[in-house]
Amino acid sequence: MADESQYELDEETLFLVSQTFKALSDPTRIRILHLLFEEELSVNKIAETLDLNQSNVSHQLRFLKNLRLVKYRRDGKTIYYSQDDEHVMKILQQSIDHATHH
Amino acid sequence: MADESQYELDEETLFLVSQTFKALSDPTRIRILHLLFEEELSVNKIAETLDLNQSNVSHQLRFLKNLRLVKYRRDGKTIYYSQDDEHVMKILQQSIDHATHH
DNA sequence: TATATATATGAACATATATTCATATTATAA
DNA sequence: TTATAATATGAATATATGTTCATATATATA
Repeated sequence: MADESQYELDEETLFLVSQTFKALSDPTRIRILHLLFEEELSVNKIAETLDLNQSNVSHQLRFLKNLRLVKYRRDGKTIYYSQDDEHVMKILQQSIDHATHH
Repeated sequence: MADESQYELDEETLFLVSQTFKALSDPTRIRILHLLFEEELSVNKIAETLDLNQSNVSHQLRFLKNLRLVKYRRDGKTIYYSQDDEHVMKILQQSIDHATHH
């Protein structure tokens, strides 16, 4: 892979990269994604587990969904969310490990 | 390394991880760190290269320095900043590559 | 000493963001 | 149909953030 650090970053790249890291810059979203390391979960289950407002969870999930970091499937009245970006989840996992062991 | 995703993240870890990603969530800071991939640079040089206000660059560098993502050395009137966290710089590099090639 | 240069700092401001509240939407069950 | 449950949505609000401006600090040079 060519070294590209000598070039100015174009706006599209800057926006995409910054948005992705913004998703990971909020404790609530980190907690939600951390839960989704393991398994798919419903909105209510996430809200209960993390002791968060249902509306808050829904808003954050929309944010993550727009960035395609999570996906969902409906089963009756319940909507199950799960992770949808291996690369980002791996980065998050690594960073949590890094922070935990220091 | 044990799988820790079943545990709740403690506040300290949450704060550290979110702060680190917050550093990478702003286009200006990404551009600055991207410049520092290659070499150490003075505040003015960074400001000129990126066409940014000197004060703005100084504020952002302080932010990055507080998180120990950059370090500095003084040479006369000039202060040279350089990267100081391989792990974070690697994550940034990977994410830029990832975004560029999609 | 006085002047110039490089950088840092704090206040001010406009914008962005996270959260809550009230309510709408969607699907199921009675 | 009506009632209930799960989720989504939009407005409101308080706080956080990025940037600029004016100025302070630190160093070098005349």
